[in-house]
Amino acid sequence: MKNTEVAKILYEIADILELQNVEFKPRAYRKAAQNIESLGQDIEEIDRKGKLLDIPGVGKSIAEKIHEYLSTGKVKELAHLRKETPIKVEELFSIEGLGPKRVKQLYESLKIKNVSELEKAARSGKIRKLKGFGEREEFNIIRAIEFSRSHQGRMLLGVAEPIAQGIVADLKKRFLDIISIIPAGSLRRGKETVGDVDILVTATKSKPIMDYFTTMPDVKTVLATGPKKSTILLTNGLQADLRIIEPQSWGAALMYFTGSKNHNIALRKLAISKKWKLSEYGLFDAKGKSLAGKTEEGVYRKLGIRYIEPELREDAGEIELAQSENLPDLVTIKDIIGDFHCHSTWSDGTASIGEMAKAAMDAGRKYIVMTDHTGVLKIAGGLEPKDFEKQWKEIDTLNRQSSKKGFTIFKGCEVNIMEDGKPDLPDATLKKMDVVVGSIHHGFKNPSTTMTRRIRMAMENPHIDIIGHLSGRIINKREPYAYDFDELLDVAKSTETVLEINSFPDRLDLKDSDVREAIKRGVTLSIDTDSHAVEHFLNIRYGLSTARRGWVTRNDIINWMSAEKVKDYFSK
DNA sequence: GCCGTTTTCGGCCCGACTGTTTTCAGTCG
Repeated sequence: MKNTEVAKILYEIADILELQNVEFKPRAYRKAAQNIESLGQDIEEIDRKGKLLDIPGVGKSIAEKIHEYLSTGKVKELAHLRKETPIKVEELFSIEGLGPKRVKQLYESLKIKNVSELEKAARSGKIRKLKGFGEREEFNIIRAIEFSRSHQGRMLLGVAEPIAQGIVADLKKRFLDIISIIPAGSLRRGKETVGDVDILVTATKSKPIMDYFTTMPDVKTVLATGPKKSTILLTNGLQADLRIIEPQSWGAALMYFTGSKNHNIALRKLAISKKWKLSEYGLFDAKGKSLAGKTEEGVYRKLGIRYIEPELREDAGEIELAQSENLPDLVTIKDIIGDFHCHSTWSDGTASIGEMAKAAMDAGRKYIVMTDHTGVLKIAGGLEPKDFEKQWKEIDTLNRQSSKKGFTIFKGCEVNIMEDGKPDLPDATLKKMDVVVGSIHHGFKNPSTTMTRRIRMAMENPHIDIIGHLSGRIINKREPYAYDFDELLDVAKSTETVLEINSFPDRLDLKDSDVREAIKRGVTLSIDTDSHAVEHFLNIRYGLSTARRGWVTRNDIINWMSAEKVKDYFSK
């Protein structure tokens, strides 16, 4: 699927146009790009059928460019734009605090075209002298560069996982003799970002698979190739390894390549204590006789411990608990029957309430809470009390229709927590809602004491039930706000405020380690998608893996509750 | 450049914050 690639082209056009001070067009290109990105169907397929114009936001001009790209691999207009504005726009825009105006100014006054030139200028004190910049701004730029650099090279789980699964599906389809195939590594452990993808495969004939792998259409560079292992770099930036595994070593290899490294070391030590040896080829006794290796379960069992789920394999106490049979029973997708956070076209979503409900139902949910943005968040279509009154009528109508199908839409909102800690909707409105999510969307550079007080007040507000994306981090882009997490966990516990695990791939907020801390302290959690489009409900799997990495069991969350129980739970 | 049961041409949601200024531009969501 080339949807991501096409979207990337359109985003780049939008970025350059924005830099050139062109009005409105950037928004049009971005809208089209977004829609293509979150499209369920293959853009090439749509193009073949001549249905590009059916995609929302795609008109004659953009459709032509998409077709041109898909048939020639190039877009003339973009080449022209790049010539006019030879700036690595995406790269510079990814530095927090830099937008079109500043990037343009930096280019015009200092000829800065990319991040490395930006850093050089900042470090030599040239930026502080520019009009509108100062010492503080220069310092912020350096810090933002350092942050983005220290997080480079790792791709979001939500980006890498579909690519890896796409390769797996393709190989399976082409090579019918494949016995087992799976992406291992940090991807299998559900880590929020992955460095590269290790795909393990067992087949009767492996050479044709390897040959195909290194010559697939999306391969940019072949970094290494041999009979057992090849490494490629894909055009989308992902590095992938294919490893051929013998069936008798499948389990041991899967463990070895799933990691984590520290988990493997601890297991090997355990084997050594029994005078055995554990490697990617299997578990062997002192004489070299194979004891286990075909399956992961077999290897763990032989080592005298229970099977450990991939998400737990961080050598963070899981091996000890597996020995004493005290591993947590991790939450599974079956436990997620409701979603407490999603948006519709009433605010900044791309689908109607009815469409979102249908998508949630298709994804296996039995209810959603409709949580559109409120008041001050105008760009996101923030609703006022009178708007909600109208929205509720629509929800009531939809509920009458969908109750037969056993689906419920709850009334809610994602209310802004203002700087004084108050919500930006009156209590009278909030009171009429079933579930209220409170989130911070601005003013996140305040010191810890201020932020802690602000969130504390929100938690103490009897109308706010759930705190959305508490830390505010955007993975690889923005650090969490400063706040006293320890204190806030106490407040959440005493006020019975639920903390969200936001499943959006670049948020995953709370993050895994915070999740573990929260449940240790007895705080209740919800795993939500924050869906803005029908496809986003599928992101639940990333929130789920984050929860599982945080050792979450069914009892720690509210998503297993029936609709009736939810009503009870939040009315008290 | 896209969109349209208020428009096929004229709109295209804006308020808060930061860091710069000395009344505001740029960024964020």
